[in-house]
Amino acid sequence: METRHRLPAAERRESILAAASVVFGERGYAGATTDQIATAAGISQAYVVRTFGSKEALFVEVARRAVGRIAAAFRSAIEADDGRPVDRRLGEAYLDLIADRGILLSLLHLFSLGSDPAIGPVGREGFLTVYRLVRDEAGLSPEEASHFLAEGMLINTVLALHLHESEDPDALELVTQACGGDLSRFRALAAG
Amino acid sequence: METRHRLPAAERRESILAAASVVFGERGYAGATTDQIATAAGISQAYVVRTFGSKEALFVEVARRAVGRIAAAFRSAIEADDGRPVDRRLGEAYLDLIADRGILLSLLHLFSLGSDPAIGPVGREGFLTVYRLVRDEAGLSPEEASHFLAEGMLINTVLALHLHESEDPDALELVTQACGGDLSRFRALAAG
DNA sequence: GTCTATAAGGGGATAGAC
DNA sequence: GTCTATCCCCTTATAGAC
Repeated sequence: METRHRLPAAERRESILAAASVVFGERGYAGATTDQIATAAGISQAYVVRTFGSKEALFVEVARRAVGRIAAAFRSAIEADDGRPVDRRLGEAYLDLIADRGILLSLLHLFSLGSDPAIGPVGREGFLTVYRLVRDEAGLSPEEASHFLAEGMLINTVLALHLHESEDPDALELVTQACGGDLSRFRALAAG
Repeated sequence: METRHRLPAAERRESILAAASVVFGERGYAGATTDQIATAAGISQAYVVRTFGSKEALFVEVARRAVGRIAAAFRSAIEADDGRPVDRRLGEAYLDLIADRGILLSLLHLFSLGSDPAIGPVGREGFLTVYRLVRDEAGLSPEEASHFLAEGMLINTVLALHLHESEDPDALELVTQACGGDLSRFRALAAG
């Protein structure tokens, strides 16, 4: 942290993308401001906009990165055949992604913007990319793939709702079910 | 439509809530403007705000109504025992709700706002209300209830992404899986 | 590469007339 | 019950200095 002043462009881009992922994940596309992202990245608002051209372009880049991270995680899980069924391995890979809150939450928001002329197509493409991956590369049937995505959407929702921070016993029961009994990834999250 | 001028307060509230449900469903809380809602309801922006006090209060009311509609639909489905298993009946009741696009989509957005101090609690309460209903009143096990909600979240996502309007064959396959093979409710939607 | 200053527009909320 | 007018803050984006 706090290197400040004069990073190479590529590194600066990465640090802005990381900050934007968190802020977009928490507030959504419309709810987030470029100033909040700038503050999180430790730079000025104007520089955020200048670096990516527009807030929209930044969001699209964040979203594309997030899809790429999921795809990479799933491909690793598919290759790393440890004897367990592939959907188990995929599920665990997905739970591992919870550690970087921004990824899953930014995607949740992306998928809610299908009506937007610019962002909608990115969301559809991203969602179908993941569907095809688990169907074609992991070899799940359409039905299995659909169930798998459904469980993923539930995890996203539980995460977005902060249900894992609730003290309600029903919330705990639900979160436990959603993650297949392995609460460790949720527990590891800093409450925020 | 177009009765205009001097509705009784109660009716006016309803017409604003109906318009707001559609607009919030399409654009989300932050993305929607009170002016868009006003236009959809055929009245002035100032009147929308005045009637509900604030945009936030209006959204909360829309969200609470949506949860209420789901709960009512599920209770009907539970009572109307036609011999089919209860989760079948619940699934069909949920698909019927697609006809009123605003309900499911407003809730999708509600559930994405868990970080918001005012809206977050409403979302958690609403989600748990539905969970308890399908578990306690329909008698599903925690695992069954969780799977049921997961399928619901996938339907919401597919709807928000407008995947049912896509010409991609994979999109069609996925939508078909998501709705258990009964595409009729998606087909009945006006493309928007 | 990064900042400060600021333009330009949008949006929620209020006041007051009808 | 409903509108018009308007205030003022917030936000994105641009210009130009360093």
